[in-house]
Amino acid sequence: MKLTSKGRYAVMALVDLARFDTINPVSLRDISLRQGISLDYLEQIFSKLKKNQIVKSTRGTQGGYVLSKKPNEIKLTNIFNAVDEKVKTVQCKKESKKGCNGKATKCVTHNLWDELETHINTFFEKKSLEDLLKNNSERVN
Amino acid sequence: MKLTSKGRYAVMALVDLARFDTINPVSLRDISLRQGISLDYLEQIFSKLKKNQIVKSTRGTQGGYVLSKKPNEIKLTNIFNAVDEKVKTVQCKKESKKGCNGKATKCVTHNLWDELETHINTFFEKKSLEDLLKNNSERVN
DNA sequence: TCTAAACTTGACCAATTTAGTCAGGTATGT
DNA sequence: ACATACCTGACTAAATTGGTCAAGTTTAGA
Repeated sequence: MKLTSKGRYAVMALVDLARFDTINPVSLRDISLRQGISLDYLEQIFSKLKKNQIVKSTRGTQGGYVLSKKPNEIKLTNIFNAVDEKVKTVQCKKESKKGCNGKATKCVTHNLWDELETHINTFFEKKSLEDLLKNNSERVN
Repeated sequence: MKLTSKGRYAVMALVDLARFDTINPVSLRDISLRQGISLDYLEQIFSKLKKNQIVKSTRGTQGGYVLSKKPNEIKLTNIFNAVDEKVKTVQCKKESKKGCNGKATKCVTHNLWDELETHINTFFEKKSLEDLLKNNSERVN
């Protein structure tokens, strides 16, 4: 089981955005420089964040991105869903003879995996961008 | 983020073992047939489980594996650790200029990832093989 | 004692995923 | 008009996953 970088980058970038977008839109270039994330990769990530209405963009010179909601309204679960960072348990094979078919004869681990998913998602649903800002506001970056 | 099959197979196999090892050792061949897991792959998994003292083996005809502890003493965290199914968050690059070096200037997501790891591990530490046996004892397989 | 059943070890591999890069746009403020 | 910044899609090297394959060693039972 692992957590990938994409979700982490998305969170890092949005925290950065939340701290700097109060006056002007923030360019991806700036975020790239501050957070050390490739600009091209950031563009892919922000494309998804925009499709999911987490950020808004302004084009042209002095353009950039702004959060489309308040930090306390943006939950981590929204962010991870947006960038396709799903908590995906490996599915039981439907075609397996002895395996789990999701109906009466669930395999022994089926319920367990469901529980775990719920457990993790609950964690992400509780945490908002604002929580992360608080945790880090006392530090200079 | 995803959960791989190896950990799931390990759990499935151990639940199977717990239900059938009361009299004789259980051969991997039997587990393979009942659970629909490749015999060769099971051997890899059980090699690790044995190294971690979760199962004991008996060689020769009528040989096989037996749990080395009681089902309520085997926590899922033990199983996952044994088969290298770690909850591994993607590490912050040490060499990154702006990144997290684990010391004073932690990146904004560092604490978050730590918290999540703890959250998940807590879940696995609470669950034992016995819990899974209870959940499934009423069913015929 | 012979042999088949069962464990043991290590090398190997195809498919998928990840974490990007690259190239070529389009839109817009100054 | 032109530089800046967003936008889109194709491509790819490296790592991981989920195994297979081959070649053993050990031991119970005929």
